[in-house]
Amino acid sequence: MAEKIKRPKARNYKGFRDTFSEDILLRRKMIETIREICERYGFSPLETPALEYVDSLGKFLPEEHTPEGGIFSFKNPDLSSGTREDHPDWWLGMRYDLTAPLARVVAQYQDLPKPFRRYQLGQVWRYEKPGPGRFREFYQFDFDSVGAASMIADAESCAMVCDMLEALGFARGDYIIQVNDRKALQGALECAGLTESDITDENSQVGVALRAIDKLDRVGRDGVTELLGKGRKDTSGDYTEGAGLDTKQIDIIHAYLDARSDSRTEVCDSLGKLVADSKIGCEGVEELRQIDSHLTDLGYSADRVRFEPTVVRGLGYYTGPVFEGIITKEIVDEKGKKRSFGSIFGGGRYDTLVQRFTGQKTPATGGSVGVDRLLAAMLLLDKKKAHNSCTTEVLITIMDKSRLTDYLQLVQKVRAAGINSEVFVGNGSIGKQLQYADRRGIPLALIAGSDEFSNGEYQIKDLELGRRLAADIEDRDEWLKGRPSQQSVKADELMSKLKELLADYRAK
RNA sequence: GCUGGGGUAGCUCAGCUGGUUAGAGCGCCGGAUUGUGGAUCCGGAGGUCGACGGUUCAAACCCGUCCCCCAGUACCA
Repeated sequence: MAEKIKRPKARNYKGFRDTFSEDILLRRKMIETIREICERYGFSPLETPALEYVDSLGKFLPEEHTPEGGIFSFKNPDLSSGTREDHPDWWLGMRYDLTAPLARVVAQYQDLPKPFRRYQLGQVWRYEKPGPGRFREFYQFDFDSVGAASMIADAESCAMVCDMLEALGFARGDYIIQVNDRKALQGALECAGLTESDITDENSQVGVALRAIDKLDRVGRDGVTELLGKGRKDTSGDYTEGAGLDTKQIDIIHAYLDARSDSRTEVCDSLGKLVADSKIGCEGVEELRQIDSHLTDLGYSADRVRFEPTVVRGLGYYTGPVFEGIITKEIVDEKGKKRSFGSIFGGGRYDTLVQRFTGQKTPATGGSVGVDRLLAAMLLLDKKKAHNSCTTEVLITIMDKSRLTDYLQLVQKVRAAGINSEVFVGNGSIGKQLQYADRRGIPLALIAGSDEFSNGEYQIKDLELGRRLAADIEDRDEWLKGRPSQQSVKADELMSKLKELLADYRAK
């Protein structure tokens, strides 16, 4: 009896995924599209490392032995014992967004021409609980203008994302960019008597209030009222502590949230009245007015970019305008269930992020496209158009092993003609080789044995055509002997014939 | 974190009030068919029944603890 062998179980770490050819090809196409548009708006590419000193990533240092706080972090292996754990170089962390590394770059290379406009595609990692559409490793496409005080940069962020989505095939009306302003929001809270200035402190009354507002679409208006007041017990029996505001205060906040309108000017006017007594609130409304004006000049009306007083965008580092892009078109998955994809774009102005490093206030604004979510949405929308996942176009089968020289010279000729081609590198009969081609989805197979070599010709098998013909053939002998979809070509016509068949295949 | 549901083959799952050697379908590998894909037929591999402890003559099944997964909820710079 054999010893039990401990075998590793093949599995993924929670929240991490494998991605196969079909999705990768689609993502590649999608990224190419948004990259082009981003460059058209004057952004240039930047790449930064996946690993950063943790103090570059945010203001939190991980807890001693349980590095958490949403970031994957590790002890710096270069530092040996004896180094204190509060040494700034002690912890390394995987980046959880692309904005913090950008702030680091701007602070580190201070001679960069400002405004510094860069885009960056990359994976980011978050140590948090995965859920539907939420992963621990995912792609972001981020673009920012650092050193840009003008609201033109904010308006253009929104405009550019509209262009991207439309270039990807989303029709106008299938998506919407929603804009709010944190200063205006803060002004409303101020008018309601909440004056704490540190809106990033999650335990502050302001923090609780902002979180309550952020939940509007999930818990509804009454839910927000409860969360702003004493607290709320949800259907699962879970209790969430409220902000402890009184009715009058809550009414003021609701008045802000209710200032919705299809007209951006109307929203600005309503908000302007509501926050008239707050200096910061007025600043926020003024920012919105400027964005409205710039958007109008650029040609983007409220059917694409609307002002939405309910948008909060986390507690984050945002200091002014905030934006959020969502897919509004109803998407039904393969089970016929309605799916929503959360926001596929988010961003805003963060005037203090670079300041963390340099002490210099540096205005900056930008946003991130959630590549994976967008891809998931497109996959469901575009199900039928999902293209072939195979990049090989021709399989050279090996029939006669004594003629390897011929096969290898042949495959190089096919490749030189610009056709993706491989020889069969496994073991097995010609039947196995064709089965491989069939299962991989390779459209064409080249067959040549001693007969063909002595006649100077090749058999081209059109596997795609064969697949369709096979549907009507029951009898195996007929299927084999008939050799449907197969033709013999002279050597000098081979390349042109292959190209012709592939052109037909691609056009289909 | 909290509430509820669940972990049996690569996948989807069956397995009675505890009973002898734990099953099916799909997938995988091989053969029928080493000069031809699909369908069909035949054969094969693959399981510490989530982990550990307990009850029992006997545990996939009952009890306890933990781990993980799913749904909701909270958090998410």
